[in-house]
Amino acid sequence: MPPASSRPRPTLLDVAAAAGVSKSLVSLALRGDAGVSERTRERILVVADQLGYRPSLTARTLKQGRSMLLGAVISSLDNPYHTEIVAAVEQAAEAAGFSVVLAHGSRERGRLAGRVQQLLDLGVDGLVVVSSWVPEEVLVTAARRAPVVMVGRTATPVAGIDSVNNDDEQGAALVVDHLVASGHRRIAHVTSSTRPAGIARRSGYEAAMRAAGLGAEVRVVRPEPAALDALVQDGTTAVFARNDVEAVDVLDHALDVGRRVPADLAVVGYDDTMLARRARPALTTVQQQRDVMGTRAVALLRERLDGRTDDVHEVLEPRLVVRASA
Amino acid sequence: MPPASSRPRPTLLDVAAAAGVSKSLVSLALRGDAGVSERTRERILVVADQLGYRPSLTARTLKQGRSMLLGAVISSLDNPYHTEIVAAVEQAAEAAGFSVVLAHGSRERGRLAGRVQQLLDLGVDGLVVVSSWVPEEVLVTAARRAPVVMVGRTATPVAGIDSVNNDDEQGAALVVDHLVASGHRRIAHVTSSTRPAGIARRSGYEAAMRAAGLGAEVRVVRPEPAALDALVQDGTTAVFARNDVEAVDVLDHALDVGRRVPADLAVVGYDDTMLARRARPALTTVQQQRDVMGTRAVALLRERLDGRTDDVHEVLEPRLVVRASA
DNA sequence: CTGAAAGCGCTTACAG
DNA sequence: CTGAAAGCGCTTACAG
Repeated sequence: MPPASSRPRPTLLDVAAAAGVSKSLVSLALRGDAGVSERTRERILVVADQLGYRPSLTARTLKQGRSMLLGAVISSLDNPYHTEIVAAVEQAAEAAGFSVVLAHGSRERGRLAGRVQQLLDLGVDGLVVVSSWVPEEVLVTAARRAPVVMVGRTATPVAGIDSVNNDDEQGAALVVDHLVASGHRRIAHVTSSTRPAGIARRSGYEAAMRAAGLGAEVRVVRPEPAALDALVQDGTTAVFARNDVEAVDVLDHALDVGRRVPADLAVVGYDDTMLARRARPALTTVQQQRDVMGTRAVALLRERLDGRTDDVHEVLEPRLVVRASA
Repeated sequence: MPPASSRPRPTLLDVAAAAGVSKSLVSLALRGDAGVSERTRERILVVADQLGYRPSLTARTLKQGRSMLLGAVISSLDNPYHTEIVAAVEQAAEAAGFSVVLAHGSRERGRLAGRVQQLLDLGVDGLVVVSSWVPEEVLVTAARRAPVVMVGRTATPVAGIDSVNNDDEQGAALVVDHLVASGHRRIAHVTSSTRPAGIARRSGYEAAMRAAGLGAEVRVVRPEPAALDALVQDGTTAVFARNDVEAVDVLDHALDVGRRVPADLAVVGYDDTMLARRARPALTTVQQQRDVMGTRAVALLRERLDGRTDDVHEVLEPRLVVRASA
């Protein structure tokens, strides 16, 4: 007996032969075409099932020119923010009848470009990019082959590519306003980011500080031990970190040097990932509407597939989630 | 002008026409067949490039019956142990000329079964399963369509399916022996797992304790606050947790109730994920040979594709990584 | 060294 | 309600 896995899979023709009909009829019956009698369909379904028939998506895709497959690209698998977005995209895609294949690039530009190419070669009908590391020219080239939507912001809008992201400036303002309302004045911003979202959060922080009359207190610091040490000792009472990961670093450092959070130092993050819930004390943070982002990303792709040609950039409102750290 | 993304992609026929040759020749030239003159190949490559030609993997797969695609299935995206294994598989696959598509099941049996089906329908040449949650009958059915390799153990070997995993019993023994050598006698095991690997680590712990003459000290506890409290207060001096995630929980709890680690309580994990390096104090843990696991998983799949029919189960030796926590 | 032809497994008008 | 035929974009013997 040959190895089980080399047994050739049954085709439409096998089912047709076993059911004593033509293969066109099998195809029609399987997809529930109205012009097939109930009894015939029934019989064909039973035969197909007995044979363990599964339609070849490869053949169908070749014929239809559509794969019903969406590609999702993320920088790396180890950032909960990105994987949580992808989960939302998958859910929305599934609801729309698409499957999602996932690719990541270990945060390397070259790898990411390669993965985009690979997904395109695989025949995806559209691409969701959840990474600011994909080079712009790669996005532009990709968009000539299939619609592309960016989740999260690029430095400047890329022609031909839709986007959906949250309003980082407003998110930063929510944080600053919350801290000010709690009586803080010496509020520092911790960031190591050169990415567009990081830059937006930083400028949102600065604008909100000025708006609160605290322009003189603006202080931006990198999440490094020496800088954090200085910060803890110079009278800073609150820290807004550019994301949950860096907020947790601040948290750990503060506790290490004997500061209490939030009594001595209030700490706020961004993204509302699982890190925020797991942190101790639990992290006050900014939540993006992940489900909506996923739904809108898929919807934008479908509109492109239906022929839309003008670019759409959607901006969603974030909201503050107050927990124990601030 | 039509939307960029709807511009039909060039085919072999377009390239042939533009180069003034037959499409067979283009196919041969593109894949570097020896029987095509250097000058002709050169010219064809240039034309293909100008047209932005990319071969259709869909058509190629349909014709060849092979996709050069491997599927990887993991329980969920939020477990660093699983995603780090997948990265190793991807690297090995790439080196062997395969691409990898990744699917996850949010730790739900039904979803996981669906993802396996989906990858198979996509036409993958083989499946790497990094999840003990995929129902056994799903694995068996899948193996009739394509070779399947389990990374990590199943409760009992599944006929027709290869596996590669580390020796959990030995890993547990390494931990116990290390703790005993450091003078510990009251060594508890923390676990919440009902999975095969968890069970193996637990029995490895028990066996090693008995072998060290500490059979009377065997103590197995769930990672829950009440149980951990009792443990911290009853003279236990060391804890071996079934994985890094639960070790970090123990760590946090011990520090919360004012115990010093490792002075008052030594803590050891398993898996050597990024959590272990990030923990404070950094976690002593057991490292599996992830790269080797990835390489062997891909190799086993290729052997099956080349016709091997008997089952192979590989067991790799883990090693202890001593850091600050024990 | 090069071309004409068949076929992978589907779907979809087109006839009947 | 059902069948014969063309074609999606490739690869691969087979001729020349």
